[in-house]
Amino acid sequence: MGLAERKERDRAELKDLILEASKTILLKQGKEGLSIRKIADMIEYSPATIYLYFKDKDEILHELMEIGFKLMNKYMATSFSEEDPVKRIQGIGKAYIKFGLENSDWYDLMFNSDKPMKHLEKCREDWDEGMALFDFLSLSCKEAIQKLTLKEVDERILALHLWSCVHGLVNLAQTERLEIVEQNNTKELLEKTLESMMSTIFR
Amino acid sequence: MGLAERKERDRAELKDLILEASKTILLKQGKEGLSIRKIADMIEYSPATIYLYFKDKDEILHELMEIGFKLMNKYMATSFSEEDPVKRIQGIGKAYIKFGLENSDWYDLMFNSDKPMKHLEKCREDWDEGMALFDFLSLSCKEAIQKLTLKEVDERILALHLWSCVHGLVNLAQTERLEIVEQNNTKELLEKTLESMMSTIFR
DNA sequence: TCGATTAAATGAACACTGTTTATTATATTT
DNA sequence: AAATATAATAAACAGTGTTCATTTAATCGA
Repeated sequence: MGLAERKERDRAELKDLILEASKTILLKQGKEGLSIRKIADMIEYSPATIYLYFKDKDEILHELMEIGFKLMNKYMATSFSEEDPVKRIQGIGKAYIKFGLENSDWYDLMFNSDKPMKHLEKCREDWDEGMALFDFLSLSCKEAIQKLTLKEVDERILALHLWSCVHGLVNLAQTERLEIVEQNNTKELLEKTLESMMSTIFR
Repeated sequence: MGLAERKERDRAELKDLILEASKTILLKQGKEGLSIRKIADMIEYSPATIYLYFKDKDEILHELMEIGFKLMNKYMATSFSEEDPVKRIQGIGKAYIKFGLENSDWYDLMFNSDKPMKHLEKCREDWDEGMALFDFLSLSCKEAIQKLTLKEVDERILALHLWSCVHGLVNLAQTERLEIVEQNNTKELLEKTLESMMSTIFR
């Protein structure tokens, strides 16, 4: 009964092909430049064919999001194993910013588009990755609070404080609003702000 | 020679009509729902006519941005005159969040779209409003730093810290990423985070 | 191996989008 | 009234996501 299996594999292969093409276009032309017709062109199928493998465009963006999270985890991997909670948090923050600046299209897709989130059924499932990351950050905050004996601070609120800050920084940088603050050296400005933020919060 | 003037006035009137219609559509259907054709429909002119009054769609978004800033200033007006710098900063932060949550389409336009910024010539001019706001925040930070004798803190970095934080919070709320942290009561969560942030930073 | 059945791929259309240009209609001026 | 300048538009272009009837290809049963 190798037949049904082979069919299944063929299906998966074309699905992968579509995702690969989507990824290529995303990297070269950004989120706005990614269209069903361009994907179809690249894999040399008709646009209609894509709808046999994906419900709609959002579903494609959705799956790309997952790939993006894997890429982001690579940036953070080394920091995850850091013993000192404060250093760990700082490392995660730096990696977050680095990822955001170097992969703006991925970042945009993962954190700024609401459309892929409309897949409510799968949303919870997929954002497990984002959720796990937030939980890990919260836990690290709890450790840091205990270690530095900071009082009256809810670790989840603190984690949100940190997240919103780096998220805001990356967004402001990407939309070129930081030129208001400083003409050039955006990356440096972000790192300086992160450091200042960390030393302000943790003692 | 009242003729040339009347013509000029008529031109301005149609321009205003276009902006009014744009505003109405923006409020009812959001940034995505705003199209040249819908504007034309609403004012009962052809789409091409709009291009006699605006260079392109971006220019319309650009002018809407200015209107948005005026609206935002109303939210902040009371806080501006607050004597105590820390309270002033907190007031601005609260107003910023309130504005962002209550006027998500305006916010999106003003802080998340990069396209209107591509009008480089006018950019500096228009973002004077955003720039002035940031400068005012920086100044308030300087006052607060002096008053509380916080050392080794650059006021512009601190201002950016604050801005990125509220900007991040509003964005995360708008893209529904905060459901990860807490199911409901987004507004309360933001306010709580702002308060925690303020008390962490200022003493 | 041939015909019937099933699955895969597509062409063409629909309803949109922003934008441009040649043409038409309306004022204004001579 | 005729010539000119101005304002408005219809129509087209090149895109977009999505759907569906039709065609092509592969598989199955006899």
